[in-house]
Amino acid sequence: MSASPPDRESALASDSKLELKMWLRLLTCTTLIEREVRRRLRQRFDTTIARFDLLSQLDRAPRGLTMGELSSRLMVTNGNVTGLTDALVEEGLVSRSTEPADRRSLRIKLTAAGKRFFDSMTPVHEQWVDALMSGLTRAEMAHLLELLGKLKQSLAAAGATR
Amino acid sequence: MSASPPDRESALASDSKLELKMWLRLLTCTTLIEREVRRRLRQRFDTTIARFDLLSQLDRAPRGLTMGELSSRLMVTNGNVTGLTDALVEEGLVSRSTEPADRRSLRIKLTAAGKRFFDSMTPVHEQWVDALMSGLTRAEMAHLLELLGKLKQSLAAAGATR
DNA sequence: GTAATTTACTTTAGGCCTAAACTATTTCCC
DNA sequence: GGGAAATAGTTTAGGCCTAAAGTAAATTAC
Repeated sequence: MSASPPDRESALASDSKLELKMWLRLLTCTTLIEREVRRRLRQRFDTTIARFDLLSQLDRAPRGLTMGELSSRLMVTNGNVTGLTDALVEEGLVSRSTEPADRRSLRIKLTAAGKRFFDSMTPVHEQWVDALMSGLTRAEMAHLLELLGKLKQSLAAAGATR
Repeated sequence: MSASPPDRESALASDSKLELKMWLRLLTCTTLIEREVRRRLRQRFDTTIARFDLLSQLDRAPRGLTMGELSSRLMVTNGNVTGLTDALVEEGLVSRSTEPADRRSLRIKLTAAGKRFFDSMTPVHEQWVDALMSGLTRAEMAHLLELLGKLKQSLAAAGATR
């Protein structure tokens, strides 16, 4: 057992509130995964997590999504989606077409190149995530998933989903 | 049971990999908590999560911390800490003094005003976090904390802490 | 039918964060 | 001692993200 580098939890009094500890540990895990996935996406595919996530949502929606649908699924603001979409259109991975029925709306879809690019990333990406979590048994993972589900419900109940 | 808004997990095939699901749910929980805490810190204290976290680390280290110690505890780059510290010095909440023993190093400490400000925020902040997680029992929370600990270890073992 | 409101999206200003290149100081090693 | 390497921190360019204000189209209310 080697000493772990200091992180957010360092020096937090051991009798301190469970909730706070949980929040810090949750944030640490998320940060570590994000950092590693970001590094690899950049090195291997010269792209970013935000763009990968956007492509991923489009891949699950063959008929495309509007800007608003994208922003709610990605849990980011409309303005953010505008910028990401601009970049992906520029890269030729995504198309933006106006909706005849409602001229305020835009329909965003994967282009053929976008689909090919995403398909090339997704199995590799999945392997990365699998490897990062390989220290947990299937049972532990299922349990963790369930507890996170409860946390998610708790957050919704506490009004964090406005 | 009301319909929840679509989020990252939407339309993810139900037989898809546990690891990926876990990662998405973890990210969702983190995002929801961050969003809520950010909103409240801004509204009530006119500050940000990053600044609160930096003050929090200094509060736990009465003798101060160097820039490098701050960046490893906050798990962000040196450059990022430089900018945050600049802002907090500007606000009078933090002091930056050179270390006589090693003139490359800086020692960052809470000022009296910084300590007062942090002390005024921390109980409120703790209440917010408690409320957000109030849907979980103590036992569930302890269990979740433990499983996240295992995940953290798994991430370290997989080399995510470089 | 038209004025007011709502909805979908964009723009702007600004904070967070990174990676890479840079400066200054210290340590290592001969 | 002196040059090479390591360490502590800063700077720069650029991507992510938000909140708030703005534009244009659709809907509601009268």
